[in-house]
Amino acid sequence: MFVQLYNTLTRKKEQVEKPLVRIYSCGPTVYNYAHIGNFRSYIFADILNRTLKLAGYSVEHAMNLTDVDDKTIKGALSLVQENPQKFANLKEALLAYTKPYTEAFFDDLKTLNVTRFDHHPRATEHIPAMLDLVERLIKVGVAYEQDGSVYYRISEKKDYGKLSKIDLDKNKTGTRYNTDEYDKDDIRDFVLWKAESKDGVHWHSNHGDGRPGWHLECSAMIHEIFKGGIDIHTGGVDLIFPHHENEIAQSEAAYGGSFVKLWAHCEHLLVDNRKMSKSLGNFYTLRDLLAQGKKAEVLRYFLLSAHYSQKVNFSEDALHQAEMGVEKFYSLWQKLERFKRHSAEASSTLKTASEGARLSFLTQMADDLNTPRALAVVHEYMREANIFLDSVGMSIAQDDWDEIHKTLLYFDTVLGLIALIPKTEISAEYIKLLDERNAARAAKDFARADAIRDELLEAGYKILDTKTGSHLEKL
RNA sequence: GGUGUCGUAGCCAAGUGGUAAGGCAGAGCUCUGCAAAAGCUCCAUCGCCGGUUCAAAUCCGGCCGACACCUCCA
Repeated sequence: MFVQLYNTLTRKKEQVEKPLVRIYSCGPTVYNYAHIGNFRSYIFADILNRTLKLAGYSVEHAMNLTDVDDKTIKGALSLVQENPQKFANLKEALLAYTKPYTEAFFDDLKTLNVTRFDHHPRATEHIPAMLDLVERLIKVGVAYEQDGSVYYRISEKKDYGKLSKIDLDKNKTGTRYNTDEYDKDDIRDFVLWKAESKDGVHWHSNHGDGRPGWHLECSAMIHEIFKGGIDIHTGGVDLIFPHHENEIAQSEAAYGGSFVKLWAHCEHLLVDNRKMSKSLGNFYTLRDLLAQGKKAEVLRYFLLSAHYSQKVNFSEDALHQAEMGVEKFYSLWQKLERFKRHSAEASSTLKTASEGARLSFLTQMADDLNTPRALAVVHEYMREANIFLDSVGMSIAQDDWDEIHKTLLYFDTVLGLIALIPKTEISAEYIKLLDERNAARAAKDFARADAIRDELLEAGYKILDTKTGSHLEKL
């Protein structure tokens, strides 16, 4: 099946061509722990990756780590200040500063069951590629040096603004331009390479010591990793301008041709209906939320409950709704695992329903990653599966079991929830308690029976009384 | 000021020309000693006004409201 994805550049849904899809996703700046809003963007990349694979594509996926910029440099300088003797040079301090956040980032991705991408390039490891890009731009005449810094001349790019649809001449440019310290030919030009003294974090270049500007790394790394253009570039909506606009300008001027076929952007996550960002300070890191007792699988489900192109508001209420959804899914999964299997003939209606559900699920996902619709398919299927399981007593034909199992796993290929739920065997101790409770119940000692039920609940198990007996289920 | 997105039931959220998916919450019911789980039933005419059309939540125009980008930001 072909996947359709909304292209920010053309403002239309477009078909992603088979068989190989090369994707580059803007990753984190490793100067802090990433917040739940950041993770919306990474889970978006993850869902895209998983959906393409499920639909039969091959995927080569890169996500960068920005480890040199104003903020990381500031962090490195503060490390040096605290302990001047510790570092041989500033680059070492920079590495020391970014390392724990880099590790935390990978840990967090794992926590949220985000697919491990094929490449995770770091900016500091691709400085030569960036310098090469700068030289190319100078050579073709779209960049110029000014006091050791190199700028991109926007006036050389006729279609500058095509991604964000921004007409720079019409924009309110106001006071900021007058106070800007840069000595550029045109105030709108952006910096490719920043002059930096020997006392700062710097690399040698034809233009003296300096460091890369903000936009340079993605273009250079895409070129280096993929040896050409890519099919899909993802990121948050705030990157459309100027970051991605500048990437387009650089890459097209330096490498020729079109650089990215399809731009896909995910909307922001709001907290209390306000944009969440590091600078506003109203952000929760994943670690904060886990410390509050939120579960990773619930956060993941929550992030899938709204379409990626829509703003989503983070709230306790929304999280509760997600929690109920996850519980229902996992409850069915556990129920299925309890069933004994036999070799009777399979149910053709179940087979038809299961195949239909899988196809609908994929169809919804293939249509611009419509996760809310896909979740609706999951819920409808869960109802059918529950009805089926409740109708067959306590044992089931192996083929029927396989059919349900296969379908739930199929959904989970994209949802990625089951792997997040810790698997532990229900210990004999609790099984014994359950037996005791049922014995008390049979003896009409309901006080004792209910006391045991409360005890089990305390231990994290709920009792399910069914026609065919009582079972424990993990909460 | 420029650009763009959005406004669907108590809440979350799809649908984008043919008479409103799904979920959460709530109510009733089946089952149950009770409860839980599961299942069944009930629960909206789509911000406002006007237009186009046989037909509009869905297209067009106006208005109101919310948010975002234009500056570091997923």
